[in-house]
Amino acid sequence: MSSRGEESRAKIVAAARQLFYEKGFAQSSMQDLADAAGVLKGNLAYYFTTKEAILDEVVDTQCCNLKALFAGFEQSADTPQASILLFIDMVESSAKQLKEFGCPIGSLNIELGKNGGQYQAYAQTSMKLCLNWLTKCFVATGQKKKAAAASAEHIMCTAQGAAVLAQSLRAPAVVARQCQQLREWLSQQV
Amino acid sequence: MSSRGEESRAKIVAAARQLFYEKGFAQSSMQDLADAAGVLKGNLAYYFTTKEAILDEVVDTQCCNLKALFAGFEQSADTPQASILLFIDMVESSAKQLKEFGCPIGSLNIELGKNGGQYQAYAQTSMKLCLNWLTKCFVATGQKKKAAAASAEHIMCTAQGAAVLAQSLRAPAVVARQCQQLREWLSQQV
DNA sequence: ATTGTATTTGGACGTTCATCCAAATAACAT
DNA sequence: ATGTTATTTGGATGAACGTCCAAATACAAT
Repeated sequence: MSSRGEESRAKIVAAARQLFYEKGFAQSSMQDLADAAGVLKGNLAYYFTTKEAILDEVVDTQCCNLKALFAGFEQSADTPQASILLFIDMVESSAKQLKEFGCPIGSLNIELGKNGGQYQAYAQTSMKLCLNWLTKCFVATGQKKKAAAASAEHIMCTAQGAAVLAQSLRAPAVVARQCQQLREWLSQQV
Repeated sequence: MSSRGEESRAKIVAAARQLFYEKGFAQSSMQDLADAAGVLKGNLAYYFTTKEAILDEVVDTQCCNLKALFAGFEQSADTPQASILLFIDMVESSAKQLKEFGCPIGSLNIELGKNGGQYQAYAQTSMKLCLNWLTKCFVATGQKKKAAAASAEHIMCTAQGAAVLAQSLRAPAVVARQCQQLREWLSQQV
C-alpha cells in the first residue's frame, strides 16, 4: 500500500469519474477506463474486483468533492443567501459541460435508476447532498423547514431541468436563462 | 407486406419503445427486444437491419403519438390556457412512471446525447415538439413570441427537473408539487 | 394444385465485454 | 545482499453482443 499504488488507484478513479460522466456507466468499458487511466486492463482488477466497485468509489469521491465545494461556498459567502448565489453561479458557469453531457449528478442518477434500483442507491447520495445543503441554507435565511425544503427543491428542479434541456437542444443559453430566473426568484424570497 | 408483417413490425417497435424507456437504448439488447416482442432474434433483422433503425422508428412513433396527444388537448380544451393545463395534468398523472424510469423523452435525450451526438438528433425532435407546441399555446394566449418561448421553456424545465428528482429520490410527490407550482404560476401569467 | 413471394426459424459469425490469473517486475524491510 | 510484499504485465476465459444467412414455412395469386 505504498504511494505508487495510491496514485494508480486515484488515476483510475479520476478517469472513471470523467468517463462515467461523458459516456455513461454501462457504456464505459473496463478497456476504456484502463486506457483513460494509463494502466493496463488487467491492472484494474488488482485495485477493483468489479466495475461496480469502481462506481462505488467514484460516487464516494464525488460526494467528498461536493462537501468540499459547499464548505467553500459557506466560507467565501457572508450570508446563506450569498452561498445559494454561489451555487447558482456554479451551475451557470458549467453550462458548456452541461450542454455536452448533462448534469454529472442527474444524468448518472437517471441511468443507474433504470436498472431496477440495484445501483441507484449509489448515485442518489449526491442529489440528496445538494438538496440538504440548500435546505440548510434556506433555513439559515429564516425559512421554516418545510418552506426551506420546497425552496431547495425548486432550485434543484430548475437546475436539473435546465441541464436536460441544454443537453437535448445543445443550447447552453438555457442554463444561463434559468439561472437568471433563479436569481430573481431568490431575491424575492425571505 | 401483408398484415402479418405489419403486425410483427408494430409489435417490435412497441416493445422497443418500452424497453428503451425502461432500460435505456444501449442496455436493451436485440435479444431483449425479440423476447419482449414475442419474435425470434433472427426475425428482427428481417424488419430492421440495425439497432439504430429500430431507434429511428421508435422515435418516429413517439413523435406521432405526441402530435396526436397535443391535438387531443387542443380539441378538448376551450382555451390555449386550458390546453396547457391538460399538459401539466398529463405530467402529474404519469408521476409513478416518472419515478421509476424518468421522463421517456428526457432520459432518452440524455443517454443519446452522450454519444458524440451521433444518435442525438433522433431524440431531440420530441423535446422540440413539446417546446414548440407549448410556445404556440402561449402565443395564442396573447404572449409575444419571445415571452411565449420563455414560458414554454419554464414549463419544460420544471417538468424535466421534477422527473429527474422524482426518479433519483424515488419520490413521485416531487412531480405533484412542481405541477401544482406550475398551475399557480400559469394562473398568474397573461 | 402450383408457383412465387413474404415471413419465420435456428443458428453461425466475429467482436467485445467483465473477470480472472500466473508469471514478471518493482519497492521495501532486514 | 537477501527475502518479502506490492504492483504490473499480457493474456486466457466464457458469456453476451449485433449482425447476417440459408433453409423452412406460411401466405397469396393463378
